[in-house]
Amino acid sequence: MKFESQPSYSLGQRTPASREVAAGENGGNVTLVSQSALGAINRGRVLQALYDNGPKSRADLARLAGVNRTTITGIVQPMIEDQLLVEGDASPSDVKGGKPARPLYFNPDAPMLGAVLLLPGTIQTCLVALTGEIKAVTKAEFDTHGDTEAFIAVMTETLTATLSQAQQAPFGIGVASAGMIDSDNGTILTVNLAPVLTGLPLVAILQERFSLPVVIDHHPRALLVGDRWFGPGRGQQNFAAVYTGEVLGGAFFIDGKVYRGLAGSGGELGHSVVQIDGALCNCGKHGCWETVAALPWLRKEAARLSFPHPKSVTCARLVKEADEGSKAAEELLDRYTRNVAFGIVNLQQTLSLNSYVLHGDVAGGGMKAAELIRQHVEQLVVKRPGQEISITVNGIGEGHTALRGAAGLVLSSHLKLVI
Amino acid sequence: MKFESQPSYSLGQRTPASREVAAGENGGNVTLVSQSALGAINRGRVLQALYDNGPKSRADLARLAGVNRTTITGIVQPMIEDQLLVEGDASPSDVKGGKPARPLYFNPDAPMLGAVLLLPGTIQTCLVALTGEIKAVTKAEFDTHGDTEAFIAVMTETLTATLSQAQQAPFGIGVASAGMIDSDNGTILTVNLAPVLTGLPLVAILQERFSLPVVIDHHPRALLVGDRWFGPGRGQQNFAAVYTGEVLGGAFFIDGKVYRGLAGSGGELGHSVVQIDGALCNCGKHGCWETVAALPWLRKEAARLSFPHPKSVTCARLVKEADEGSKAAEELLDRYTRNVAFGIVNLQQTLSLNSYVLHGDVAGGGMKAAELIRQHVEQLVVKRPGQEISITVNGIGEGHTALRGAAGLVLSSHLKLVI
DNA sequence: TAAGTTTGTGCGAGGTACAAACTAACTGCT
DNA sequence: AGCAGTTAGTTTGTACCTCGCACAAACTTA
Repeated sequence: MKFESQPSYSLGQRTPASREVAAGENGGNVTLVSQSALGAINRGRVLQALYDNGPKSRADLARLAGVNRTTITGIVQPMIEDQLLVEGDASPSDVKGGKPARPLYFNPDAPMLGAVLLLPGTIQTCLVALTGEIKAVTKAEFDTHGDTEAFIAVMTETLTATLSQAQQAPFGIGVASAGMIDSDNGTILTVNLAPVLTGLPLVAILQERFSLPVVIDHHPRALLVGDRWFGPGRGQQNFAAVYTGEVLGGAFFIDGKVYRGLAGSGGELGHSVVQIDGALCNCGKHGCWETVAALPWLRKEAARLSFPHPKSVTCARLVKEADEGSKAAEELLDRYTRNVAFGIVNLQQTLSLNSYVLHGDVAGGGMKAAELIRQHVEQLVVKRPGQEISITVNGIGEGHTALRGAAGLVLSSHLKLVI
Repeated sequence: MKFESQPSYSLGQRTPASREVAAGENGGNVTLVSQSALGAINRGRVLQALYDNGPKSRADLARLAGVNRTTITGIVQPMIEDQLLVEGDASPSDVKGGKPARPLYFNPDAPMLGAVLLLPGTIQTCLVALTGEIKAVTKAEFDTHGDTEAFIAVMTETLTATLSQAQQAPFGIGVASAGMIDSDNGTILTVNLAPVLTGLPLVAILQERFSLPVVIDHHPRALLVGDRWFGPGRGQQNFAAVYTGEVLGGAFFIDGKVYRGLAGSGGELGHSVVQIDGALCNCGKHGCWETVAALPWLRKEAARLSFPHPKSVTCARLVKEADEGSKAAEELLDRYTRNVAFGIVNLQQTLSLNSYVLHGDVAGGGMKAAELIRQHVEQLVVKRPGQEISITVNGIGEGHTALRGAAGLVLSSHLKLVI
């Protein structure tokens, strides 16, 4: 038998540009699941189930995962011997009769996670326990326009100061960085305000110096991962993290994994259009979400409405002033949260994730801001029956969420839940 | 050792509504991969690689998938014995020397796929070969407000007429339906213009009558799947299908699988907002994408601009008139395609899928409309270096794309690429 | 004290992928 | 013509994983 050289491909017509792209990415990414990978995957899933659900007995885990009890024993036993997990006291089972279950959980003395937050001009490093507890914070500054060697020296020194306080070698080091990051290759592409970082292969550098697994991702995605492991996104399979401040950004957790997009470029929500031919944006286009829901808009409106000190207006301040009875603050807060809501509405109409965690300025507005946004979203979205939309804030300050997120990056890559 | 009863959960604050949701979906969806599942998964992936890349030898497949040649032999040999695959003539290898490779591909006489397109008042059924070829089309009409039994009778009769023309039992039956579909449970939730279908457990019914695997999904998602298996999305891992017409909708293929969202509710793009406080939409909100990029807008504008027969204006007609030299048609076409582009821009900013397949009215405009939309998108999107955006049309008429999509649903579920 | 229930652990069975070694088939050089 | 070199596909044995069964341990209830 003889086949035609090509299968009957294009039933549709293509524009010339599309053909090149399609030819480029054709095929290559077919991967089979190897036997050994399977074990690693299942081990990771058991650990995640344990992490998400708290201490659980082997039998509970087996029921949760729908597998045989013996399988769970086979998976956890080596981990207990490795002192990653510990067996708790036999707690009287809640059902009547039977041998009491021995809950398993992470050893409090298990290795910690190294975390780095890299912002223009400043480095923060710390250790994060599996409970989310932050220890050994070290801060340093660097010359944003200086010498690469100098930056690496500062980075190494800072990280060494933190890591030396660990009782035992951490699982790995996670880096959350501002700017454009190529997380696949572990390099920093560009950071607007810190040219010294441009093109830096940070993962390779740190891996060599510290002989530990190193992962890097950009700031919004770290926030998402922080939420997933240590924050309101814990145990959830679908949610989005939304960052508002000087700019807007987002990241998604879809079907149990972080969405990274092609070349790690998903989530640039700030420049989605909510007002065709609207106000001019920094990016050169018109009507971007960022033009109506970020801090510059808020300051401009505050100035227009003759607020005192309009340059220092924030969501937190508006909430406070509204609580103190200011009608003007309440109205502006309402408009601000409504504008923020539009971006979330578009996200909801597109992906239906149903759950959103807010960071940055609006998170400073606490539950009141979240509730206002939720109400606006409910009004503006086409609801399906039984659908409930959740808006949560994660307002832990001082970049702690981002540091936890950096640590979470290590967990995510360590447990490799993706096949 | 004693654990606290709960892990240290909420580091963030929650609005009351969110807590309920989180409690509801907590944990349950942890699943391990069983050994036997692994085999099925890998078999599916080999088949898909073969399908996407055309005839390939065992050795090629092994290289493509990064596995041992013996593994491929183990997988394909039973399929050859089952006559699903056939071995082609030994083609002289392109490299010098060595035993020539024997390409494998699907047996032209392999079973076909049953496909059903269900629209208000009409049923279309057909057989689809693995090449995408459509055979044995049967059409029927039904009373949209009639009796359920009567509908089932018509459906059974139509499908029987089609299936009886198959040489051998098809792999399964795929149903693409208008309206809201619960694809998990295989029931039709509601179809606006056909109340008789409300709540119908169609999958269960057809499964029982025909003793074949049956899958159902809604129309836009079927278009997507049709593109993936038989159209311009073939072999791609990330793309979106966008439908424009009386309404707007979309569906996404993300990281090699169909995105279904929670309760199958993703892709309701028509009601994402592109014009805050814009024109009133059918849904009761303002400024939805649908108000500026669907046919009702086009007709309204055509009437305003005194086009002849404004009620019958379509993208195809605009393209034709513009080609014939009409400035007015060219200008309206430009505005129309720009408005369509805004929705794609927002999708691109959100998910960065980079590849879009158009269906419905704009697809009627062919490559010219696609190219116009592509240009608008390029102008309106914040581009990353090296990023190329592809806009393709799939304008096969008479619902053939949807029928192929229905067939594709069977393939997708048959090959079960998801873990 | 006996019966019943639940937890956790050996052990063998079945299935899967991989590595090594082999045969088959073709090219190129002498 | 003959031999070395190369590639394709197969056979055989090994390692790994999950499952089902049987069983001991530990607790409750009557």
